[in-house]
Amino acid sequence: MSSKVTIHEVARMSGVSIKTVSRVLNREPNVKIDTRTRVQEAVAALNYRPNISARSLAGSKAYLIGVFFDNPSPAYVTDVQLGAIARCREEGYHLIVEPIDSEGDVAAQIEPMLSTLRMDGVILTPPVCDNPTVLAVLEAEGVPYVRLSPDQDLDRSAHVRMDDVRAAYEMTAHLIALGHTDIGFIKGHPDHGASHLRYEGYVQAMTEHGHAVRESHVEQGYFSFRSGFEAAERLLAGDDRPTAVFASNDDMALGVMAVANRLRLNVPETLSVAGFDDTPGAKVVWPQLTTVRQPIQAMAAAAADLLLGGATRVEGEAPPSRLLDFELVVRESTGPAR
Amino acid sequence: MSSKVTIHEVARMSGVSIKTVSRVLNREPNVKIDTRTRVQEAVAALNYRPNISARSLAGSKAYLIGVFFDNPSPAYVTDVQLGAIARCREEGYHLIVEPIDSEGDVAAQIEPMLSTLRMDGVILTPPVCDNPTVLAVLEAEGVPYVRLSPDQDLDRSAHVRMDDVRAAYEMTAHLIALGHTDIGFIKGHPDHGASHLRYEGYVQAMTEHGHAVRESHVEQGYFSFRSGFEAAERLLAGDDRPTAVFASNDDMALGVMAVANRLRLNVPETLSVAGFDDTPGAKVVWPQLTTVRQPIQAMAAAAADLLLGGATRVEGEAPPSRLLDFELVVRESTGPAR
DNA sequence: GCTCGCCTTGACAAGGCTGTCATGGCTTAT
DNA sequence: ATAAGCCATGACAGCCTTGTCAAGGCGAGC
Repeated sequence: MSSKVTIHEVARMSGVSIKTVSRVLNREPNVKIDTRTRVQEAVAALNYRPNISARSLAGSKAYLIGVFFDNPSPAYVTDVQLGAIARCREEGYHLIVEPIDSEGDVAAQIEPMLSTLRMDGVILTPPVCDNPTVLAVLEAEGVPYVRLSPDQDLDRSAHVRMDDVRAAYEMTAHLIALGHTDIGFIKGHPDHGASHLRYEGYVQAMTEHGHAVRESHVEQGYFSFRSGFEAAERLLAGDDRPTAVFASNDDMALGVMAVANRLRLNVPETLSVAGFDDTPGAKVVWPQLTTVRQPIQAMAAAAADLLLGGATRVEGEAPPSRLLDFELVVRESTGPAR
Repeated sequence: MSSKVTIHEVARMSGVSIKTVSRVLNREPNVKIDTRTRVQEAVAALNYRPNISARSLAGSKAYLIGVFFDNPSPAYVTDVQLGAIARCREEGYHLIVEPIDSEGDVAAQIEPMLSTLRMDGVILTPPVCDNPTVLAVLEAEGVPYVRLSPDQDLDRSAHVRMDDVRAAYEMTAHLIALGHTDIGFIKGHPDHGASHLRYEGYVQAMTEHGHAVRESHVEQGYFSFRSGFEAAERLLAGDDRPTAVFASNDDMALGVMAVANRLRLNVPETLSVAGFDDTPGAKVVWPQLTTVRQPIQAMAAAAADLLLGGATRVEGEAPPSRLLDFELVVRESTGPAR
């Protein structure tokens, strides 16, 4: 059983009042330097830790940041948590994770926990970050939130994004630099904002380099392995097939690889394949997938930072936001055009 | 801004004392049925939610359950969270996730948060569940914990496991039933308890069915794609290769599939491949992987249940534990022996 | 030398809830 | 009928910290 040291004992040991200890703990100004030192020594000596419940009951902070997600890829969720925690720990905050079932009654799920926990802020991952009900409840409860890679309504709240257009542009440019001119593309789920942005980057790169975007070499996918597989079957069927395929996420790219394997098309000698996201699966195929890495942990850390006072919203101005850099991860699935 | 209804107003509205409202909220006995009803109506009418900070400050419960993990597979972490939350929500508990860096000073990481948060219990995932320092700190702080799939020291604490031996046995039996007699095996990381158990199940099934375990067809792996890939290269090199390979996790099985592809061995016509874990990757290959599914969410829910009073430890007896059932997931990567 | 105002500190209340104990009414045993 | 006991409820203290406000000390300006 831990000894449960209270602020009282720290105060007694350092010969000051409780309030002064509190001041030191909260890094408040107006404490003489040696008083501060004395208190800090006592804290260390007694191994004192403030009780978070008492703190949040008395004060206004709860020292809790929420992370809401709904069935996104596990790797994404984990990365978000790691990134957010890294920043939170510095300030003594903790992370509450809450899966949201977007199909169900969203308000009923989040309203109770918001009023019970009184969190200091919430990080919203896609697709929850674009759920109007969620945003409305959060605003009604007055809980600050930051959205990760939001799709729409960018000016509605603070957010953190990556430049999908430029990333897709650069991946396409990479293929073009390898000598490819006929590059197939598999679009993502039409409901996902990133889909359009990535397609836009692809088109932009093709056009700027003077290559035609061939309608028949652009397929609709839905971000799933299966949809990538099926799109690839159409794309790679005849002899008039592209020499490279850029799938707008890794799962679909993996589908392309599977089809290529079946058709005995060597990757990357006969066909280059590129993905997007750098999921764990990208390294669990042979050859390993060339893809785009989103700095998810960094994005989550930035989100936490915005919440923890990295930025105060100025009335009348657009809410604070951050745009982070992606990284092109060139592995073995792309090579020179045959 | 939310209106912050307090217990006081509920009491006034229902014409009882604060304490009685508290009794109703905590499902305490000795409240007349119609009093209870009246209070519940007031709670609903006012949309009252108890303040968790006040509750835990006054009482002994914190309404928080921690989940500690250290760099396991993302899919695993996510499943654990989902499973645990499902159970926690029923009781109004919330989940605090805390990544642990086992390489660093573990005590320094968890001791502060334990004394600050005073969680009601902690769920430990592998490999943290076998970290002696973590267990020691938890015990010193008097925080109850449940381990998921612990490796050693089973009687030290409550835990939840799956029967790895039997699962491996059944997978092997499945291959044998398909007519395979020469079944290769790739072992997992020797530091992982599950590795030995799975190998044991394989040996047991082979032996019981009268098939020899050929030394040369058992390879050491380390649970990684790469190690599976390399093991498969050795296993499938000559003409005297097994007709089926059972890799003791999915990542390694994926490595086997990649090698098979390179060698132009058709799966499953020429070679059957089986994995273990049913990771997302299992469905993102073609053909999809036959594997064993661990009921991770159910295991986590069981762990939460043990923590939330599903079982009280009786002094002198072994701590409570649960053994859950696995599921054989037969997909396309296994077929009749040629 | 005196006033003003800032720096430093402390006393005290408040925050919303649960634990403890006391109360009165009613049932059961004697 | 009386004692004993249980049930239903309430009054009040206390959980540990922060916010508010007041007070004392001290240097600066007049």
